Amino acid sequence: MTITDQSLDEAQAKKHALNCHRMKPALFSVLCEIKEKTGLSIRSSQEEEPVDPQLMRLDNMLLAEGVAGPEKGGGSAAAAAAAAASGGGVSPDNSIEHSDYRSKLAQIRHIYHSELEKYEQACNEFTTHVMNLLREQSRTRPVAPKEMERMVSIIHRKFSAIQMQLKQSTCEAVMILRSRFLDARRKRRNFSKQATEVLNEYFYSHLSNPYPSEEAKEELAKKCGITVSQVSNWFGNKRIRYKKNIGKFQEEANIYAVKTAVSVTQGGHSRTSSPTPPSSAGSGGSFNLSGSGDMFLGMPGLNGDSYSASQVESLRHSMGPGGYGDNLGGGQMYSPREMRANGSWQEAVTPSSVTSPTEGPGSVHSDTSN
DNA sequence: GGCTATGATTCCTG
DNA sequence: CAGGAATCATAGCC
Repeated sequence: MTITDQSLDEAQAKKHALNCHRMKPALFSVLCEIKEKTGLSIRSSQEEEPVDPQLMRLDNMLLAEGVAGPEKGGGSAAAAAAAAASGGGVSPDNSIEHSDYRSKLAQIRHIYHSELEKYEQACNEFTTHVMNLLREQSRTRPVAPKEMERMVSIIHRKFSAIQMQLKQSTCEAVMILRSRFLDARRKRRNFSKQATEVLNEYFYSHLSNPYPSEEAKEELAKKCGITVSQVSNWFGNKRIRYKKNIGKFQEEANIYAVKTAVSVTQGGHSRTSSPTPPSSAGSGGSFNLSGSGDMFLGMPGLNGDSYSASQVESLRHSMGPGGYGDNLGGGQMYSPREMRANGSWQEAVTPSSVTSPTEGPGSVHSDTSN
């Protein structure tokens, strides 16, 4: 079994002789033909295009997420659409979070594309390498063009399997990203200053009955760039916390009372155009941000023109316990809707509990110290 | 790091 | 199912 120099030389010589033989080309072509025929039978059995459903799913998802597909434009739109779809309804762009999400998505996208490119390059290199090899070999053994093709397709299949893994892990990354960002609780963001201002304005100008109607909630949501359920949450929290510790909110109440008062007096009768008629007590839905109109109808003699209801409201709270309970008509002067809520809210907020906030036994009088 | 503020969730009630 | 109450979990401040 030893290969000596001599034997090698002999082999080379034989090979050379064969290559130079005048019958060689003919023989070669015959051999190729035979191979091709046998090869075809093999091929047909194993090369039906694999339209892998999973790959299609992955591709679709990546496309939908804006990871695959064209650059920025389509990507962000698709991402937004996806977010809206999964958000289950109203999801206005929470600009901060949204941009954060997008930047992370862009990172994934970048990685994905660079990897993909790498694979493609590697695939091409490998293919040409193999082709060269085959070409080289074709000088010494019969290699049919079809065979080369087959080789190429095998290589491509292998590489596309790798690509599929890449796509899969990219999809996973996107999923994780999505779940993290969609879990609002984990990434709580405070509302913007402007949003809380709007909400507070509404709250304190409807202090007698801080239960915005559906329409009002929608309007507020739109104004604040948050969802309706966020508005509901906010009012729920606010009511509870206000009631729990009115003293603490006294200052805030005053601020907003002044604010709305100013806006009202400045706006004059800018109580234009509320979409719903300024109807009245009845079934509600009269929501008017700038005007706080519905407040007036409850106060027969008191209102005057320079005092907005909100001012009165907060004044009620800033003054002592005895001051208001009776003189403001006691009971439901703010008739609007829902006696249920109204009653409980009034009951809890209005009477004796107001004076001594839970702060401490009497000691804290924020208004005097300030 | 502790503390408070705050948005969200959960559980319960009517 | 809306709202109250308790609770959770994070943000933001010191």
